[in-house]
Amino acid sequence: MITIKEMANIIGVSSTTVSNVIHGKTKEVSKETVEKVNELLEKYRYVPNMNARNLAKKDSKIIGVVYKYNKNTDNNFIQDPFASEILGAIEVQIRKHEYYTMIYLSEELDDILRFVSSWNVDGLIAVGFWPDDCHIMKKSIAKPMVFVDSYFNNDGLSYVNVGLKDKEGGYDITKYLIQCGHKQIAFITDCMVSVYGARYEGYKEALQEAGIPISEHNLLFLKPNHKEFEKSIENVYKRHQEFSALFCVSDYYAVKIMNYFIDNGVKLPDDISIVGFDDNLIGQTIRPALTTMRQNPSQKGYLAVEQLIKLIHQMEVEENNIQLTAQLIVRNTVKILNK
Amino acid sequence: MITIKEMANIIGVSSTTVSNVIHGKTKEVSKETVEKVNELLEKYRYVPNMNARNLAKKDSKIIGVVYKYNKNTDNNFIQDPFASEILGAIEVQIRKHEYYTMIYLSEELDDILRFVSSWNVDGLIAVGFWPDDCHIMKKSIAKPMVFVDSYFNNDGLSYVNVGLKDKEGGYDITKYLIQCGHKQIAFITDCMVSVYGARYEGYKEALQEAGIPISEHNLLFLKPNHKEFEKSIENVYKRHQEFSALFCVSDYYAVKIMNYFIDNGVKLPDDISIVGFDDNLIGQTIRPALTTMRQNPSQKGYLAVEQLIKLIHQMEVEENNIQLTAQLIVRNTVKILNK
DNA sequence: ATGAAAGCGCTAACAT
DNA sequence: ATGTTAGCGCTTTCAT
Repeated sequence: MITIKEMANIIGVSSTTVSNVIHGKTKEVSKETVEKVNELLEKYRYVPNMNARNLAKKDSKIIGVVYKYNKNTDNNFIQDPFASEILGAIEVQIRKHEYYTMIYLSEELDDILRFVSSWNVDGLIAVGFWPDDCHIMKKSIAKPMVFVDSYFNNDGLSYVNVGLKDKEGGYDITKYLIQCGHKQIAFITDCMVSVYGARYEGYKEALQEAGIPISEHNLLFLKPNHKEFEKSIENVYKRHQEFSALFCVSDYYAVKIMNYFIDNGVKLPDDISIVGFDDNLIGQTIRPALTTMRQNPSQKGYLAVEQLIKLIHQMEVEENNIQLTAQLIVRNTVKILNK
Repeated sequence: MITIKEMANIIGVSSTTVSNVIHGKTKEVSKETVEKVNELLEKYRYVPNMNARNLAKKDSKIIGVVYKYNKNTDNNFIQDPFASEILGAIEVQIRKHEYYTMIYLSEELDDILRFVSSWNVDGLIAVGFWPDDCHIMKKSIAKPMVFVDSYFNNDGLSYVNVGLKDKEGGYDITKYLIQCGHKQIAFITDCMVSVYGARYEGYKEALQEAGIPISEHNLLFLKPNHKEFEKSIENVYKRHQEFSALFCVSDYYAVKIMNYFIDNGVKLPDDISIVGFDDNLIGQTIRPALTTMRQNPSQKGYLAVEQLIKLIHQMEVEENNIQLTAQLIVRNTVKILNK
């Protein structure tokens, strides 16, 4: 790796001059010098040393993509198809803006804070953080930062977020079930925070509107950590006759349950209806094809980066909290009871 | 962000001393000083500036994960479930060794080379590179480097790779089909290079061994770029009566074809048998469940990092080319013809 | 047990 | 049009 200084010596010119032509500040440099420098640049395949550059400047060209996981409930974040679609879109877009992508996951918020200052990242995309952690992040990091799929405490801080109208989505699909004649609708989730909590709010609103009583008894929890997961699915199976429809908080869960049901002789959707949320590939692929709410994770990733770049360039962000709309996709897992 | 120098000034001690206690070189430092420094470290939540550190040292603590994609055939690399499982495992393992993960994708090999020297990464994990590019990488980058799922030219260079016994896998599943009485077996792929080429070799070997003639006519190509993809699937459908079984080079393709078939009234496996390769979630989920070769992408990622760390630490790598074994998973998409 | 000082490669303000 | 210089924060050699 050749350095600016070395090249300067070769031509017999100062490093400032070389630096200037590298950066196209070529108005005040003679044509000859420019050519000479460009030759060397080619010949020695000059590449800037980012560490040196970053030390000298106050930015870094690094965008950190961070995720705080929970050992007990999360599998590997990146391996989750939904997350990886977001991440893939984020990477593409970061690259398009000529930044570099550093991903950093940790169980500890402190690690994440340290990561950010240690590398002096230019901006941060934080995926799936819960309200309290968002608060701490915002308070302790004075950097451009956009959240994906977060909900926030009402603390007066101005968060930038890209998410989904989760409540509306939960409402829409529940209403659809109700319109199909369903009344005993279970809500199946693994937690009630953030995104999932919002979907539950929508679920409740639709029931209420239809005059259907809301009962915590219809709330079934899945245990995503490996050992108990099968058991919690089995539990849904055991209780399934109490319901005419199941609202699963994600396609992933819906499909897991469908398979368990199918393998145990339950007929879908004749014996029971089931809907998911997300519209992932598996739900499209499985038969009967899953009725669900479609969202577009790639767009989330795309928009997150676009918002972040605006923040980095100190531009106005028109909408602090972008909430994409989910779309009902009717396929074949809901039985129409009232025709 | 407080600096070493600032802390040194506060205590009235040199920055060397502060640096020493930060790095635990505390044998030659008085207890008092150690305590004072540790206090400040705590108080000001000192975090090292990685850019400065990296400039001063010759390493960087960055591991680059690179992928050279092809706009025409690849979708987003990270979004591919198979790739993202590898990537997820890589990230976990990099973190476990306290390195940082920078991902960098490009269509241009040159960009990747520049990326590597620009950031002075300590090591490289290169996923899915083709032989000629491996050669160039190896020639132009003098850094620890491990490949995932690569095959190499016989050029005398010593590559470190983590892959799969693809040929053996192709052989095993073809043999299984033959044992079930199949003779007209199509091989379905999108290209014949590297991994897929090796699987094809295994396919041919099994046919040959059984005295079944090998014909290029049984080789069907899928076009993964969006527009023509549907058409190429349709083509498989049109020709399916020529075959009693289809060997798809990936589960992804197998499932796509299954769905097309099912939606067009073809009975699986009664009308035609189909097998995949990989054993991904969709193949497990779809009904009938897909017969396939299982491989373990997480283990690939894990091993790739382990190998790389050994290289970085200049340790002996026992096995230059780790080839994991794929395992036949018999499920329900192959009809037994000879019972 | 502690410090001084040079240097990593680059940038940028200021001369000339 | 080109050069000088200080400095970014840290490491490391060599003194003391």
